[in-house]
Amino acid sequence: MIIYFRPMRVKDELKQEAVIEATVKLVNETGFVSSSVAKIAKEARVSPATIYIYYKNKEDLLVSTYIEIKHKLSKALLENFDETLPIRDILKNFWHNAFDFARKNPDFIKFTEQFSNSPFSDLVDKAEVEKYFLPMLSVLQRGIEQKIIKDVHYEMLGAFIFFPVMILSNPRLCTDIKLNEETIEQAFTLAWDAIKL
Amino acid sequence: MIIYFRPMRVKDELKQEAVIEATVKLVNETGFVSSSVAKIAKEARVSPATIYIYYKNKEDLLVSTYIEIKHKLSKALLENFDETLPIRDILKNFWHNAFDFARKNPDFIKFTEQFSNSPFSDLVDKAEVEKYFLPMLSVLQRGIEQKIIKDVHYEMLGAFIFFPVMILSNPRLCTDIKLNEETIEQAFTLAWDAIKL
Amino acid sequence: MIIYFRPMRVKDELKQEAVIEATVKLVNETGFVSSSVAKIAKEARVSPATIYIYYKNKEDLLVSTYIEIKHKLSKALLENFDETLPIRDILKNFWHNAFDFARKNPDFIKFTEQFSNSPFSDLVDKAEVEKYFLPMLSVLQRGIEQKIIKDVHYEMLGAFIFFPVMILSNPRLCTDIKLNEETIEQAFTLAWDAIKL
Amino acid sequence: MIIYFRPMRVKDELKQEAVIEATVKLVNETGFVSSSVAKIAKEARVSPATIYIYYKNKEDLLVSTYIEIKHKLSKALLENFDETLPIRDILKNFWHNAFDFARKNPDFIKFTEQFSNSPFSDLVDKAEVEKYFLPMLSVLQRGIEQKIIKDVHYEMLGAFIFFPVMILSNPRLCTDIKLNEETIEQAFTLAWDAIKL
DNA sequence: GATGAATGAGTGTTCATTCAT
DNA sequence: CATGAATGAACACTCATTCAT
Repeated sequence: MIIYFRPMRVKDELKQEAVIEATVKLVNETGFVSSSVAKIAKEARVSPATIYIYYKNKEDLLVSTYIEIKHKLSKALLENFDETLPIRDILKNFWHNAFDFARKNPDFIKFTEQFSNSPFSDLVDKAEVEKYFLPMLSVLQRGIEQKIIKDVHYEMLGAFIFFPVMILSNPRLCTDIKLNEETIEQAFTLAWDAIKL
Repeated sequence: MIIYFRPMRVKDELKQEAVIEATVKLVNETGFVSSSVAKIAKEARVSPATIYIYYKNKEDLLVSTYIEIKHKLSKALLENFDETLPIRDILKNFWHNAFDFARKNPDFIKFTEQFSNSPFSDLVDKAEVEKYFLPMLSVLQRGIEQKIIKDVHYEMLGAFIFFPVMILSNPRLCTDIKLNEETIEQAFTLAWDAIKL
Repeated sequence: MIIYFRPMRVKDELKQEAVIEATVKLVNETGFVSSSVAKIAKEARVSPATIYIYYKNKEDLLVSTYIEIKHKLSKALLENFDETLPIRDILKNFWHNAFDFARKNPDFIKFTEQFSNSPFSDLVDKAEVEKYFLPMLSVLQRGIEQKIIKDVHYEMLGAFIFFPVMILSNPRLCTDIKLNEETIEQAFTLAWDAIKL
Repeated sequence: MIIYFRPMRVKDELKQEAVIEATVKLVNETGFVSSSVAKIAKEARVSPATIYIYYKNKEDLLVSTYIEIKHKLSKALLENFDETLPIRDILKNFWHNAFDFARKNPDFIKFTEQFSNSPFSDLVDKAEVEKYFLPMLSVLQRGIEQKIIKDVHYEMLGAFIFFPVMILSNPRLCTDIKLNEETIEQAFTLAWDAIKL
């Protein structure tokens, strides 16, 4: 009997997932500055060289991780999306989805916030990320046409209905607010009052 | 009585200022990751060793720079602060001050945003920074008591009247909105609608 | 059953040996103060980073080098060790082994002397090094019991039969004595006269 | 009344002494490697620049400190030196002086041992140091002529009557021997037995 | 005589990445 | 596919020394 110690050439998705998890964890805990490839590899129980099989370089690893998270986020946000509901209800559903995601995946939120405020974010194809949110945009557009929502630039509307979620979920920014059904509902009232006509 | 004071070669304030400027510039352009002490020193036309005369270490340099900027910001925000005016006018004045500062010092805004979303921000004495904004807080408090402003946590109010400024001024987040008198006024309407009763 | 074992690129023992040699050489020639890791690496024709694969840090490199040498020394000293011989002959054999080693490996002697007089030596597990010399100790013990050797502390005996070798072999201390069969024999006479009853 | 903050040009011997003390202390505690001029200056409560008034450079500081200590040592050793006494008594007096000095100035001993085993010692004018010990040499010479002492090289005699003092006084080498009148007397017996005819 | 600011060159160490296996 | 060894370049930081005062 002969044993060849040559593993099958099976792309190991578990490994790739472990690398992403390790990246998020390390970046959140220690920041980009001290998140070296060697440390990420160690955390993921993988050789540094292995990372270079999946990603072109460190930059690619970080950007890919970001996009991956954004993708997960967008899927979460659009859950139960129903165009036929009243606009306020659509936004409210979206709003709750966002807080749900933030509560369940605080690491992802932390990572994206750190990432999107760094020059790394310039490397991301904005269009690709934005397209996930197109359905929301068309809802806002409809709201404006129906004179339900103020007729201002969609980025301004976003500043009052998308970003507050991020801010309120960010423990670095909001240290003593407690996120529960009541406060989330409260916050939505403010957001809706801001944009509604 | 006259005292002829013959000082030793004295700490050069111009140099220290150059170091801070270089820090902000480099961090904004290339991020924390690739803003090495050597590069900052070069940008400031100073020896790396000199930086260690003014700051204990790199961390100290970054944190001090952040606090310095926050201090400047707070002074700018409270300009023309007049407690006797109607609450809406006080907030509006504050709002315009904020956009003014952001327009004149985009580098400072960029830096603080990157900084406050990084683990470095954990090293800052929050209380010290917050105290600059106490006057604003007491205005909000009064508004609540007078049933002009919604009775919710001040952090939630902040998410709708302080952070929108940051978001709208951030070219990374708002790529095509044009900041002018009109849009700023517009934005304030949204903000006020959000928090007013 | 046959196992084809295909190893990764494997730690290069030649490289490690070269690092130790370079360390000894440089420390002897220029002292600890100016024996930087970079210089040692250059001397060993190796990257500075490579040294950190084999040793945790510079301290570890120096301490390991010292222990390695002590180990070699102890093996050399105990060559032809024969408990059945008269005590004087055992000591004499030991004595000649020591001078042989010192003559053949002057660098090792120089290094250990510099090392053991520096604060680095506090980092060495003394017990581990001492155990190599236990056989000699038991010989001395026997000599005392048989009333052949003076009944004094073993460290004192050591000061007269172990250290003189070091002193006489040290060109820094003994500049004009010539070490040959005659002088070594002479020195042993003095040592033996010192400790014998 | 005018006050000129221009101190008198008085060479401050206290300062110089403080520098030497600081040097010895730091080198003993942390070794040559981490005894920087800045640290020594701080320990001596003096500016780094001040040290360069008294010494050409760091090397000069270390070497001068060594010679200074050696000078003190030699003066201590030759106390009560009386040529007319029997040779054994002269040596014994010397022996006791040496242990006295070692007991009272362990820092000096530690420093000289570290120094003389480092390449720094090559920078010392050996002749200058040796001349302090010439009286001892002539005693040994006389002993040889009178057939009281073995007719061997003076360096070999030294290895048995000078160095044992160093070894026995060195806590790094002799960890559990207790130095008291009895053991010192004991050690002298061994030393004398070694060299006497 | 005495100083603290200033510095280029150097320190120990870690980096992102490649290579042979 | 996957690895740990290997590395030159870079890292944060300290060095011995000088300079203006």
